[in-house]
Amino acid sequence: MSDGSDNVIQPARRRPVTLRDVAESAGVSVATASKALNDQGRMTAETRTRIRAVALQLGFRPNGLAQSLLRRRSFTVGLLTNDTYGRFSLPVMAGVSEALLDNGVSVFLCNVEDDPRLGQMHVDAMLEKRVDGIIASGKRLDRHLPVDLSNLGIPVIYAFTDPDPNSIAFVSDDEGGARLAVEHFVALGRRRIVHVTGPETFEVVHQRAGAYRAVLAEQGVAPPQVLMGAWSEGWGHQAVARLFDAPGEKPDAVFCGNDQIARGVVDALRERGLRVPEDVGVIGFDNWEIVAAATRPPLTTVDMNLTALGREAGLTLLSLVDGKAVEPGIRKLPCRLVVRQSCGRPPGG
Amino acid sequence: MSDGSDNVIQPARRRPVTLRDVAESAGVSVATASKALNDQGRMTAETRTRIRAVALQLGFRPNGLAQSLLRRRSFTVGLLTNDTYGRFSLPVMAGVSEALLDNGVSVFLCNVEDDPRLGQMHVDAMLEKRVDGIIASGKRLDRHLPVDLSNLGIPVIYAFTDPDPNSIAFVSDDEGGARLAVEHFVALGRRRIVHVTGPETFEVVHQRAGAYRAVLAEQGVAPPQVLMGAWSEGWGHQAVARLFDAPGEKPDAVFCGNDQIARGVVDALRERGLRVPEDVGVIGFDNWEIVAAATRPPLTTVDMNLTALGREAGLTLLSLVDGKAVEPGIRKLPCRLVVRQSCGRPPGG
DNA sequence: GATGCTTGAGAAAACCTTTTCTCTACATAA
DNA sequence: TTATGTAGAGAAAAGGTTTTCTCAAGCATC
Repeated sequence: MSDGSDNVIQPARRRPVTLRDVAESAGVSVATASKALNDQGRMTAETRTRIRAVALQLGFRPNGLAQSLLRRRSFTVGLLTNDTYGRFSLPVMAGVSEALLDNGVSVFLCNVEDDPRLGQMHVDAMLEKRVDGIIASGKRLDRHLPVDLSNLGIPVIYAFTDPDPNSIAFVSDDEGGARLAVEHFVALGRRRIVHVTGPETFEVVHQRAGAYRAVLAEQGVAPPQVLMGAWSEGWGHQAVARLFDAPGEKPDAVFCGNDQIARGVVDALRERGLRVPEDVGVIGFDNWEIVAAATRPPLTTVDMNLTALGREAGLTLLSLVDGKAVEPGIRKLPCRLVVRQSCGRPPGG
Repeated sequence: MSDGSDNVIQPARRRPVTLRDVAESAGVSVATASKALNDQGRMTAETRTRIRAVALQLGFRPNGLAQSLLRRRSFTVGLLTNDTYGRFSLPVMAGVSEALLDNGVSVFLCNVEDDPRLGQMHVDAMLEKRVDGIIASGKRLDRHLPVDLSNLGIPVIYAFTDPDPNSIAFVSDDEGGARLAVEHFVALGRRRIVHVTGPETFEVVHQRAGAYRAVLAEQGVAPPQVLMGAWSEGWGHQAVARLFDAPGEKPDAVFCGNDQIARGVVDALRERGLRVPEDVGVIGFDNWEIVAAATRPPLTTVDMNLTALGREAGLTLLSLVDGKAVEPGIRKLPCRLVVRQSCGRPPGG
């Protein structure tokens, strides 16, 4: 009360109870104790339950470090990413975590920004901690992480980032996603569909634009019109100005490269007195809820299913860790169209 | 070439090179090898450099599991959160990670949603893996994580979540943040300042409103007006309608409870032909870049410095792990006003 | 020449668990 | 009685590292 030391938190580090403690307390050897707790070996049922009871009462928790050392398996994986804001990485992480938690595997999250030094530090730390494998993730499918993950001696899976040649990778099927959007417009009877998207330096911009053109050609509707710009609301605004100030027929549908552009497009249309979806339909990309749901009207948009992608990546990594062989290659996982209110209903609906 | 097995990735798991390998290859004992690599013990400089060279050449990397087992320290911490989208947690995580990486500590990210079962699973996994400590984080200062972290036997720090009594916690100083905003308005010569904020069920709503009222009283400007609603753009719109449709004097400044509300307010004002910042100044809260920077004009907003908060939490946890004593209590860390263009310049500036 | 100090290096214990092997006691079969 | 078998349990090794202790050799001092 009076020495003044009551008021500090001493890092309560009572010595964890070990198997030996359990064994001694139960009057058996550690070997027997271990076997009792792991349902191994032979002993009377009485011995087993007695040891179990003692362990429970003492609050015994096996030391994972010792187990890992012996099993040569740490039940730990690393998730490397350069997606600081987690917009793409967090859904992937959620999927990975979900797939692994049931197997008792924990995930180190390592943000390497775009800094090779940071990347190396994280990789070194993970290797020293003997992670069972690494999942490389990111924010662009055409930019490689600032680290070399080949020849690490442990399994590596690429998820939503630029993979090494001959590795195992999961990416979104951007062409498929774009098809979904454009075909949805066509099914709704829209005919003058334009595509407003991001910078031409992005690979996905060309993939999606290609699919967009292909669908228009297949369906025999109006010639394609692709406007490349930035991934921003501002660009959505500008694009609308350019499209609707031009002479001639106006678009009745805008397929946007991401939800922010779509948001800008919707706002700009409203400012011009055009109704969404009645006059113009709009579809976004990414299904970034916070943007898509806040737009008026809420955006119909393409979801890349990143959580499912993360789950696949996690499960595949587990297979590799378990020694199963997996064919290398890039797996494209399908997107999904989330229908909200920015497109209107099909004519017949 | 012909057995078809070339085309699968065998999980290349070559046996890692151990200290014993190094020792044998250098013709010394493991003890000597260990000491050579750790700059311990006595030996000729020649022996030391020779062993080092061998280790380097063999690509030796000490097994962290073995080290941890011996040192009773895993150089690993867990970050628990229920902030699925990472809006608050990711900045905290970034700070934590930044503070710890230099010390060779890696971070398990564990999203427990609001599910006690999930929380328990993650905590169990972390305890088995012998994390050195846990940082509990979240998305609300007045909601507790769905797990009991008292009496875990390892240090726990709370960062931006509701702390246990008598624990160590770091939270944002919401009163201070609100003062910053309101005083900024006052300094700019605004006199009819209203506060549009979130649901009254949030503790921070009352803290910020209290500070708002206090500043108005201190400065002797117009009576306070607080509108509580939702944390959404939509509510920002509605609030503007309510404020500017009412008879009497109109506000010349709106202090918003978050950036989304502010975004809604700014958009609604523009739709009414009111200019921001000339006619009405707007300040947001959170400095959620993606919203604040995309608003036209870009939002002046209160930043809670969550990365710094995470850094403090990380460093404090390290102190505890190192056995230093730390006083329990809640530390409020200052916010910071990020000035963009939604308030105009001070009259004299 | 005996004693003590220093230098360089190795042996062994410790960390905690799992697993294989060994051993004792007892029961059954020959 | 001897051989065989089995149930129950413990001893010990292994996993990879760090650290303390021990030891031998070389050298200086008295």
